[in-house]
Amino acid sequence: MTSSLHHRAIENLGTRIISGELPAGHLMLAEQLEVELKVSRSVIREAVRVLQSLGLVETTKRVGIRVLPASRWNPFDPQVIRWRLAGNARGAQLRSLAELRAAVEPVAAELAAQNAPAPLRLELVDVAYAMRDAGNKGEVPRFLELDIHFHSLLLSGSGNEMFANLMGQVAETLTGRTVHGLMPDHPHEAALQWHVDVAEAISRGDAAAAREASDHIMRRTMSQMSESWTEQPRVFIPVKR
Amino acid sequence: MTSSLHHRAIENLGTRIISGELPAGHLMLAEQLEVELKVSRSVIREAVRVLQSLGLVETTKRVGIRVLPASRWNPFDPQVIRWRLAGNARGAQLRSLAELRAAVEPVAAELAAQNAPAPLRLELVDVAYAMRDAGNKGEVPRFLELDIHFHSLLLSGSGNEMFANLMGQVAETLTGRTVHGLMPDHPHEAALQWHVDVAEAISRGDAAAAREASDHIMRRTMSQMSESWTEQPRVFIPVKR
DNA sequence: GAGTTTTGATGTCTGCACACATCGGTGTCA
DNA sequence: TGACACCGATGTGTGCAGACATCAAAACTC
Repeated sequence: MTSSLHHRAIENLGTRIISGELPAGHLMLAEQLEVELKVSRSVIREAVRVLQSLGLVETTKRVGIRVLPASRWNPFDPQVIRWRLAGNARGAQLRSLAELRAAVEPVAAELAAQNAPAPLRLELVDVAYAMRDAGNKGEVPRFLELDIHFHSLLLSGSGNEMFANLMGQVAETLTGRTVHGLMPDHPHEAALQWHVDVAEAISRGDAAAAREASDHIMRRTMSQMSESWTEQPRVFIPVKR
Repeated sequence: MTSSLHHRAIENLGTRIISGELPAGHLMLAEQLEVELKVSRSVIREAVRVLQSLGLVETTKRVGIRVLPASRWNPFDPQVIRWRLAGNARGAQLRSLAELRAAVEPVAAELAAQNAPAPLRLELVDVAYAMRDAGNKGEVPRFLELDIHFHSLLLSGSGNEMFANLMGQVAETLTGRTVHGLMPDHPHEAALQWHVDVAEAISRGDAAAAREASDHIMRRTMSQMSESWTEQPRVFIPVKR
């Protein structure tokens, strides 16, 4: 059930913390949250426990429930990412995801060329050509769908479960890029060819070529998106000694 | 408090699920867990809620608490990583982390060269030279400590909070590599120089050089470690449509 | 076989006892 | 008189026990 009281309490507090409405250091009491959200203690306690495991709050006896600074949040948690994408940190979150993707995909392509199962390689080639087709015809929604599918296959084919887990986030960046009008109606010729190159290289097990072609795609993507990011402030997490 | 009943329940169930003792599809009842762990219902419920948010279990009315397959686990959660490192999947987890690191660090070096604050750049150079010193003298524990510090600074200096969050996991791979005797007493000359090169390049803002030098380090690391990994089976997460 | 009822598990609420960090008062010593 | 260490009161999270609500699987009826 996605709309249990427990779930709604997590959603309420999570979004408010990440939006900054409840700033770092802010103190709350379980009893106060009960009346504020109009739910019982057990619901509050279970929600707080989950938020605690996400690094959003900590509990101390005799003090209460304290909101933690952003540097303590788990930036890889899907819920945290979703809340950030929905809030005023959307730009910064999209940049972080794009940078992560730019780092991971070339290596994923290399690994896929070495390890991917045969059927996945074939599907990848099919999708790459279908992408080129849809791109040339200017079929934007179909192109987006194929694009997401292509990169999902690539990450999945790496055989690294952490890479594969980025599928959902990558889909988000691709969709976000399209929705925000950062994509031209007709994707660049070279970019389309690079996708085909990646697929073909993986298909024949040429790791170096796969990586290089993927790297081309990522560099182009980053330079396209970086224009709209320059104003996003960067946050430096201190090294813990 | 790290040893609350709640925490111990999470630890107990988490390790047993990830070790495979409680396989995917295994059904449990809250009441049964109460007597098994000898804790009250609220403790069980709060623990199950946290495990649910990690993707380890799901609850269904009238059915119980079902263990989910590994493909549903959140592979980026620090707890999940810790449990996998402590269990029989240690090898596979170390490989995944090393591959992630190999992908991220060169890009982090590039970003650090563009964005890192000045004091961090200076510290990075200092640490790189201290590393070379400790490496040449064969001071293994000190070298490990500096190595961890160096790579933490690099990730932190990227200004990407997701990269910075990998510090802890990177420390784990470096420590694991040293403890398992995969490191020679005297690190290779070239590797030491590459660390200095990365630091110097970042210090003078040369992104391309920083990336290239970091890439050298990663390639050498991967080729060193890959020998002991060849027998680890790879898991391919299916693409969800 | 379709629709209905029963059943059994999680979901939610509440009152209580306990542990323990913090705060403020008390007493001692200089 | 003032500074400081001690110690008990207080408040809040933690853990427990029991009740009722809800809802979906399973059993039953037609």
